[in-house]
Amino acid sequence: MLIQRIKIPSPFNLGHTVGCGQVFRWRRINQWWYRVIGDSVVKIRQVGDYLELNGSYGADWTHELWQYFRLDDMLEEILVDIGRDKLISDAVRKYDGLRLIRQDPWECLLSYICATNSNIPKIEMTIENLCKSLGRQVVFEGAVYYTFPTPEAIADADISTIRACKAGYRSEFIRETAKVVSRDKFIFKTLYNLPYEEARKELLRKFSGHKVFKGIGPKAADCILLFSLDKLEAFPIDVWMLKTVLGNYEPLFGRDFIERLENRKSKTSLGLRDYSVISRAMREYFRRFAGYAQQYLYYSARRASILAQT
DNA sequence: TAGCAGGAAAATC
DNA sequence: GATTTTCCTGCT
Repeated sequence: MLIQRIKIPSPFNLGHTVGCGQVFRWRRINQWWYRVIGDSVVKIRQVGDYLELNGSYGADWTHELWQYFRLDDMLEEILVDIGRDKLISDAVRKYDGLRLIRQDPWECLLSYICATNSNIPKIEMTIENLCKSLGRQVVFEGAVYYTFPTPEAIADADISTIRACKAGYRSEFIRETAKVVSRDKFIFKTLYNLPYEEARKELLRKFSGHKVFKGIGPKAADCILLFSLDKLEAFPIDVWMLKTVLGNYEPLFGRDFIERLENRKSKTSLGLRDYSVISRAMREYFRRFAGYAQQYLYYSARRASILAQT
């Protein structure tokens, strides 16, 4: 298979896009990034305005690539649109070319169940274990890769199999969610066609007192909507975003509100009420591409913290 | 609705 | 080494 060379729209930065924490399972080997996307192993690198790619897929992969990396987004215009203040403008300048990724909704949903109360290396380990245990093998360049397990594969798996993947207390949530998804083939199509607010409500829906998607709270729901269901106004609030908001956006909330959150007992969790207040305010501030703003601010906060350590 | 438990690995002390 | 933190959510 020849290496395909595809001209890409500017701005685009592959390293920032796959490394900003929105998506798991990308691995860098030498100059190339590798990942299983769908049923294929894809190998990719950026050379100036071109992406070079190769993989285990058969036909031309240009269309899939445009979809996956959201190359149809008018990023230059979006970045101007979200440039409301110095903090975001600096992040945009620094990490120019970072694009959101259009992930597979099922994989995204399960990944963010695994991400609760965890850290990135561990999340990747758990997901990799699930793929090795319940996915299918794909061989590429003599190495073995694993596809992401189907909802059915996980729904039918023994709970001990999922526990062996080191998913911990999330194991039951993972299997329950797999059952819900394998029962409703159109769930993601339905969610995709709903506007943001309603799709979010659906993901957090209760049925006779119980959550339908166990393990999905407001934060994970926003991540799924933003990263896999084209809801670009979604603004997930994780611990890093909370720090950013408390430290930089006090005028949007007022001193009292910020102080109350800074002094809250449990440093980790945000109540549903407070989550909604913050997320809505940030959406109203950044408007229709708030999700892009969130990703630039998130990456910027993380990078700053990583750089501060060294 | 505020507070707490929950696995396990990484960060931090 | 021990303790705290970690891309939070469910339960009471």
